[in-house]
Amino acid sequence: MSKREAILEATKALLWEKGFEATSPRDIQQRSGAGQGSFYHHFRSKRELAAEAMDEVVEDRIQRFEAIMAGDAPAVERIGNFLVDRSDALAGCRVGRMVWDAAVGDERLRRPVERYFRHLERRFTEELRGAAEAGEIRADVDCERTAALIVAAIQGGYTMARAEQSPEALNRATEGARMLLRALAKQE
Amino acid sequence: MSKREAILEATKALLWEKGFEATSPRDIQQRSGAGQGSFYHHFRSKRELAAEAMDEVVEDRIQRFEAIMAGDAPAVERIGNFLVDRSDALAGCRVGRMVWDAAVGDERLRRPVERYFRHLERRFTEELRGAAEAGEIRADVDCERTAALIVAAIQGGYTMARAEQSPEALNRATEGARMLLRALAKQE
DNA sequence: GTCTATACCTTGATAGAC
DNA sequence: GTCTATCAAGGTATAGAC
Repeated sequence: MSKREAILEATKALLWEKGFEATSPRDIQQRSGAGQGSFYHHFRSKRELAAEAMDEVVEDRIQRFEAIMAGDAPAVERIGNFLVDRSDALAGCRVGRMVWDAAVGDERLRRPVERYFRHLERRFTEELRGAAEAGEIRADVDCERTAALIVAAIQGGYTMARAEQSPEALNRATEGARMLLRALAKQE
Repeated sequence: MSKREAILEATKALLWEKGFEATSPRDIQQRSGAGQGSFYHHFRSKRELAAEAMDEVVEDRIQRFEAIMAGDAPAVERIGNFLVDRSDALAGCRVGRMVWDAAVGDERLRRPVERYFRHLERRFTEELRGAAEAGEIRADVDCERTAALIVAAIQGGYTMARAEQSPEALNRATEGARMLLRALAKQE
């Protein structure tokens, strides 16, 4: 692994653990084993480095999302699989964590974060519409709002789990969202 | 207003606007019009000041919550009123905002934050159980998980709104939660 | 109680040798 | 490309006058 890669990997880890503000160039240098020279040779500033790191994190998370959402199972089941794919409840979402950091004040840093959330909302909306047309869920479901509620269940669940220092809070929220999905599928 | 109160008010405002890490003692001194002397005369450190400020913020938010939840209207309606009581979508929740700050690493600072979320979860659970017993909602509703989903809808909605720089994301999430409440009330 | 002056550390970035 | 040395600015806290 080149120094450049080592710096990027260390940054991704530290942004997840501590956020942007609380991570210093020194932290990154120590974790990556690179010196000042390598750091500022490869990246113009801490912000530019963080932006590149977040691009990679979001690309990676979107690919993981799509891997989970792939397949022929009913949409409700595949969405449910994404809801339960939550480890590290107390560490939080690698992307959502950045939102309340100074990161969001910087357009370049906010861009990948926005991309992630818009992707999830759009894809859930599409999946729910497809399920409604296929008769898997009730036809009168508001797919956009339901999609937003599912994304919020995950993000809000992470916030609650961190506040309460208990992974169970996240589980309650995501299980609540799975109950909702089952209710939508219910024949009446 | 005494200098002590002015310092506390300025701190509450800045914690909401910028968070704990990004707020410096100087910021607080400038906003409150107090000097170094007053600051460290009344408060031992920035952390102690922030903890006291968060105690007040949480007490205030819980009282507002209880004011909205009071009355004889059906629980579903009162919960719905709390869901739509969201101004300042882009500023975020005064309490939830702190969760991803260094604040949560400090037990004293996390305590009021935890209190707030546990209060909301517990009260929604109670209200939903009451509604189930009164026959206002279906008897088979999992009240704990539904309560958690409602809290998460708000917190997650704020995160999405901030990420997308659009208050509409929060509205979609909270409206999704209101749809869920209506569905629970539906007679089958 | 409140002020100004100051101390000390960390941060983010640059300089220049190798 | 990588290192060490260094810098200016700002962060948090203390000292001491009034």
